[in-house]
Amino acid sequence: MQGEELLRVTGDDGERTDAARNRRLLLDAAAEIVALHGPDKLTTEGVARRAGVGKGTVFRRFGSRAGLLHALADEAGRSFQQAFMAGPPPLGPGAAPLDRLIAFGEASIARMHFDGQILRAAEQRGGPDPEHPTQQLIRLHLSLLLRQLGVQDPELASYQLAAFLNAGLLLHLQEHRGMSTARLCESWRTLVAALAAQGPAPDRTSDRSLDHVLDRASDSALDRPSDAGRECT
Amino acid sequence: MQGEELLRVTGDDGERTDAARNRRLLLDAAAEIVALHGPDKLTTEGVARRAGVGKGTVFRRFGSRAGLLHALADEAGRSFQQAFMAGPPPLGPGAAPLDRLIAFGEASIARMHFDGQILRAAEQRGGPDPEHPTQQLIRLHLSLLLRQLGVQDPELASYQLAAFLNAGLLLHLQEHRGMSTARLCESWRTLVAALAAQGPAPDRTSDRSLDHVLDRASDSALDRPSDAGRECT
DNA sequence: GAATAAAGCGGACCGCGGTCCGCTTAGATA
DNA sequence: TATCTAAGCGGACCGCGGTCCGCTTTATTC
Repeated sequence: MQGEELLRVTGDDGERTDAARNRRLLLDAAAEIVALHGPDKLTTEGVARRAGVGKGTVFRRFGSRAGLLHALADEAGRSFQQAFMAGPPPLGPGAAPLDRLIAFGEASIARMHFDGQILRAAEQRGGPDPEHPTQQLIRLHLSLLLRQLGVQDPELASYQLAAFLNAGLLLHLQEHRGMSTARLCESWRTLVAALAAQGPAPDRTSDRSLDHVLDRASDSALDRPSDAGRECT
Repeated sequence: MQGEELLRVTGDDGERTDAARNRRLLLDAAAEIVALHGPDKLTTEGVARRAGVGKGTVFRRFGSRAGLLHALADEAGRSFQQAFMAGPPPLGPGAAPLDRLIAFGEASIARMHFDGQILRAAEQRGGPDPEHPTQQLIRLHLSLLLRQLGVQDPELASYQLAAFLNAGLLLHLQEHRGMSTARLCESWRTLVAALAAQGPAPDRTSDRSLDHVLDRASDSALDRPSDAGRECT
């Protein structure tokens, strides 16, 4: 009659110590393989063998190959999350919403140089999963900023913007279409500025807000080729 | 010494008659399986068995499972291509570029009710392949219209728009987020109108073009819940 | 109709993602 | 320390996507 809550005191998250140990072993082994041979060469059996555990453990801990990649990508992107949620402006709080939006996109694009490979591999299989916590966090952030800009239906607009910041798409544009980071950032600014321009004050003084937006967009256009979002990763 | 061009006279596309026959058999078998059990249940072996051919033939003819799905989706979407390239306005030529863009998005969204399942299945594996001819055609169409609107970098903007018209995303929003077709269309109009608003005349008379755009957008807002793009499929 | 050369064919085969179930071990209780 | 229970473990197993290579068919030429 010890009740049904007899454990749950061992690990930090109700995870048994051996389970936690194996999670770390697998994560490290996976990171090693990815660093050595790229994400495509990561097989569930290989990572299990390298970690010294059975294949079933991989699926117990991460659910799927994609889950493992996602966990890997999340570890790499944790500092990025920190940066845009609690870091210094313009990425973090304190700057104007439009500036934060622009900075977020530029940082996301710049981020591809570092862990784009892993991000792309993680979002394989059925396109990027919009239900993944990380994706949800990104969209929440975007929709908050969009709401502050007075954009209509910020939630749906956040999906539109997030669809473009997709790692698979950005890497494709960079690698297979030879588009520069600067060009992608420029297009991002244009897109965001366009959305912002029609949000606030659609009745009068609309040209003032429009000019404001256009000025802001052209201010930062075509410079800063790839040093945007240095604080990521 | 008959030269190296001795055949190439049989099928309509240099395809041997048995090859063409098997292609049709496979396509029909695949369509049948999809109609009966959904795209997820389509296996290369199953479709081969149903078509009465070997498994290798599937890959010879379509390259991969995704290729087969793509061919299926293309067949279903051929009339849609016709409609926006040579059909009646506003989808086809003759209408104003902005109207055509709006109509295109609305038709794409409406199309999901019919062959969204197949489209999503086809674009599985690594997100939608931007190099597929159908995707290229869609982006070409979009970029042409965007250029007529004076949008900066129409090519890249077409990627942004196409990213949103992704079947996987649209179906997700409809099925898992309960978003209505009307809401998706509304958001599409807003997005396109925003891009169009800053395209032409960024120096003077910008408020005229802006008003023009906003009027046009609000004209068709919130009505036409799901009867848009009837001519598709 | 015989010969011929290449395109086509198909099923055995492989690798990997994912599942399952009997065994092991951690950790709590006494 | 003995015991007990559930979480954890791992490798055999399965299904499917994709490849390969020797055999068959097609269509042309003489």
